[in-house]
Amino acid sequence: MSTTPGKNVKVRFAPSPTGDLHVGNIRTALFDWAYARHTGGTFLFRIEDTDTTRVTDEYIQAAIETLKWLGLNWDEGPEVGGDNGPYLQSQRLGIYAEWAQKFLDQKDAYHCYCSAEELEAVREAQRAANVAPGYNGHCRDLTTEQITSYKGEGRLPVVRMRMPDGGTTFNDLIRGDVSFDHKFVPDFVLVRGDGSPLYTLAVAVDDVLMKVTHVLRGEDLLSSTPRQIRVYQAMGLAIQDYPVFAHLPFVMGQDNAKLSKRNGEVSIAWYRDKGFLPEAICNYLALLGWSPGDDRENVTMKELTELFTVEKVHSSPARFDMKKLEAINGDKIRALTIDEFLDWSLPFLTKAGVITGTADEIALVKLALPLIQERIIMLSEVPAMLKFLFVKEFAVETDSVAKITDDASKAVLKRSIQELEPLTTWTHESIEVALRSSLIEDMGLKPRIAFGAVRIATTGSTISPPLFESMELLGKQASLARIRAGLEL
RNA sequence: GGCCCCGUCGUCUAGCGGCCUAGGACUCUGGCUUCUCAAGCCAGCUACGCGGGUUCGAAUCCCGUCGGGGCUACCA
Repeated sequence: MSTTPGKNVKVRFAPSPTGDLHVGNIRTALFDWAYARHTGGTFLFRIEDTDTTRVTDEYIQAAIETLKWLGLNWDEGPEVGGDNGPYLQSQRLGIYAEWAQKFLDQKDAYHCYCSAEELEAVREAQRAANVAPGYNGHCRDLTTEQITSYKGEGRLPVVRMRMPDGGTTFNDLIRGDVSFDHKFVPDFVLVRGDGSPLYTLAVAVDDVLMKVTHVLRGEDLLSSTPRQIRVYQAMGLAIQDYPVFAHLPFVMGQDNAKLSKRNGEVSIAWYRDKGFLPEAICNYLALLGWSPGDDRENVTMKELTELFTVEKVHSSPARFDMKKLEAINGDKIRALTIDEFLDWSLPFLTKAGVITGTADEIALVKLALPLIQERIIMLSEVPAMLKFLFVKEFAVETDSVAKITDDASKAVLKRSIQELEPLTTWTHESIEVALRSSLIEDMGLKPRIAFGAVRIATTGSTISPPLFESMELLGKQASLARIRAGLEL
């Protein structure tokens, strides 16, 4: 086994849905899920929606759908429930308020009446004096008179955690021992002036109450860990019961900056629309910051759960590479059975208006799919590839028209009609034999020239699935009609 | 600025002191195959940020340096 201190491993994925889940979030979710499954533990999904100004119901719902689509099923969380719910922090406000009050009673926390402007002024001065910016402890030990005075001014206090002198050291599963001197970890806010909890309070309280044992999350949260640990202390949690931390490296965009629309798409919804398979996305993402340890790259979800260990996770950031994702997606598409490929393709075909979804259409699609399976890297390419089989108003692509209007092409098309007309069996073999013996052998043409003309006439494009198979599926009547029409161009 | 994290081909990575004249994958280039496009196969290009140590021996350990990133909120 891997670094599994005890049994009952519980890993949580706790995004704050302030937008669509992006590649980085998903990589974290994937590792959380894989670790839980690898250890035979529990995968908990929690929504951190304490910032009501940024989180929306739509984003929450989208996050749930995205995880489901990717196949990252959870054991506790929204929709499935569990013994430690509710799993939306907005529904746990009372719990946080109770703990905040407890911290206040224990003197671990205190009310701070400083206004935003005053705090900003302090920070400004600190920056100017070139010292570590942070809360200066102004309200740590207010007198009763001062408090009365502030209240009289109508100030709404925040609840601030008192950071004791000293430091915090914890063992990060990926980075080893990490230490922070409390001189650089100022007293932090737990509860806003309006009484609502902040991430720092909610995340720690929930991880403890929900019995989370392993926190695998983004590297951006690394420096907030001492604050989280401080809350554990205030909650009276024994050191050996603290969750184990592992901070995952970032996933960055092409230009070494954070992933954004400018350098690679971030929204998983975009990849879904583009026709990337969940398995391809997960396989690729698994390789970003982790590797099985050998040259192996193609892993199924099941294999990932078997192979995944935290010690194999990197500590350095990884760049997102669309080309590699595409290559993997192509591999995964080629590995699909025809029925699976059909299921994935149908929505794209109907959405593009290529088919309406009748049984006949679907039957034809199923016959055509094998022809294009190794020719696409994304499902969104399927409609354009198969369109020629279904269009009512067939027309040769404008760019290709000129390529079949010359005399040589006309001769090819004319001869093709002569040879194809009498065929009694219409199969790709019979078509090929007829065309090859006449156009290539008799007329002495180069295959790419001769078949190219027929290809343009029948499929409308210089690029198509294999010609003879395409013509077989198109049917004798339609094929001949198109070649005749090509003669008229 | 301060604190923290990070540093192997263009990119993702293997590598845990000798098996490394650094391996695999993607990309790119050339070739084979070929009815187009793909797929497949073969070949090639290109990397241990830099400088000091330690050691018989360092990509691997230590120090420094440079570079990148994160945090520094009544965001998460």
